[in-house]
Amino acid sequence: MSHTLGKRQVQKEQTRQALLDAALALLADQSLSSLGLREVTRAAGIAPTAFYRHFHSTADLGVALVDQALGSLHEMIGTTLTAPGGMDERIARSVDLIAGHVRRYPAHVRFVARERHGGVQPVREAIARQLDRFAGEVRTELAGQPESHGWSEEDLLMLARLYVDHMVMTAAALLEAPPGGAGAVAGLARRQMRLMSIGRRHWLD
Amino acid sequence: MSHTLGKRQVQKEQTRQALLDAALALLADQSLSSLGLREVTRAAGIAPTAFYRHFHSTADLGVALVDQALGSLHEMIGTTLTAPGGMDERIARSVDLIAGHVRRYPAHVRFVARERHGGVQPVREAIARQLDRFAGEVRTELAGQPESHGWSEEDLLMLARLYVDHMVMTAAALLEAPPGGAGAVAGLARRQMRLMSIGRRHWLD
DNA sequence: TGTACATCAGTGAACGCGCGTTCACTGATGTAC
DNA sequence: TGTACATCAGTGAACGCGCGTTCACTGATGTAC
Repeated sequence: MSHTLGKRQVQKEQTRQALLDAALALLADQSLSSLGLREVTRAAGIAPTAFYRHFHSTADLGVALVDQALGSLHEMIGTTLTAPGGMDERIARSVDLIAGHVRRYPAHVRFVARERHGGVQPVREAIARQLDRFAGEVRTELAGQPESHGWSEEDLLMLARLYVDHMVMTAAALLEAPPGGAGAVAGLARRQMRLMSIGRRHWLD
Repeated sequence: MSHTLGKRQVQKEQTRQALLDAALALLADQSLSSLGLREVTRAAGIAPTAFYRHFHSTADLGVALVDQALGSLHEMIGTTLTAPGGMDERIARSVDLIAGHVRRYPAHVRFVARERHGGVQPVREAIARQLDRFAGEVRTELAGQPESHGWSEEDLLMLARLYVDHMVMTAAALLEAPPGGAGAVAGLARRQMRLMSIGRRHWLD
């Protein structure tokens, strides 16, 4: 028998998750730098002082939130890029994937978009670190494609960053789209990806 | 004689500007949604209650700040796009212009990047409105270029938005670049712009 | 299995503090005659 | 130009409130024998 996680640890983990969930909900209409500890514990249904059993501060909680929020993105990366089909089909599928992700995890997406340049340094750094990792993964995927023959490592990373930033931008735009406006945002994103793909195709001309 | 602005109005305007300046400085390391009214008046050297003579709330002040911050950008637009020279030269000049702007107005740039997706709705909307205006202006400039022959209005706006978003992204990246790292960020931005320009050139193929 | 002790997640009272907002005010600036 | 009154930017006291953090505590869970 290995470790089945004692009752205590299970409950502690549940409380921790309740704090993260409560914080994420509260961050729908404010920034992390104005999120209060008491506000979070109140929403999570525990005493304010219990907060300290899990996090040093709301900034610390924010860093934990980054990992959860961007962890849910990892699955997407491979799926997006390894898909078969022609350029336009692949682009359409990528945008649909982003749109689906935004619909499924709107609070996570909002949090990342908001805090990427937000007022809490450790959180900004955690997001930057994760997005760098993503760019690295995208570069690896791109490197394996026949279209990348002859490309330098540096240029592959350049393109990967452009894709990742465009993805984040598109996700943020979808969030702020008015009801029924998601289609227009998606259409715009597709055409922009198309332009970038054409640029990629002729990069070495 | 028309209006020479009475003494009273001049002083009021000075106090208002002192509030805006103080707020902008304080926003270097926090978000608008956590900026306190007393904090601002303290930094500006006036009584807390005098704040209400100028703004309804810090959110209101934020909206005023948007206009000042993005007003300082308008000058750039024309200069960037109407410049002569080959593609690479024009790209290099654009990136230099962005870098110069970030060096001259770091606080404004930070504010816009931070609050673009920040926790204060009216401010987000004001920034979106201004960036839409910019995109419209860029589209007009692009429309006048020979490279745009045969392009639809819709596609021109698509490209304009891509350029504007990339500009904001680059400005934000320059801000967070470590000392001495600005060159690498600028180099990356140039290559990304080059790829987009190549995509533009072959858009109608 | 039972017992005695250790651990530690969560509690609740208490603290000092800065917050946003109200109010009646002051006194310099502006205006009417 | 001088006088009498109006305006209004900025003041300072006061308010009730929620904040982050401390502390000693409780009682369920975990562990050693």
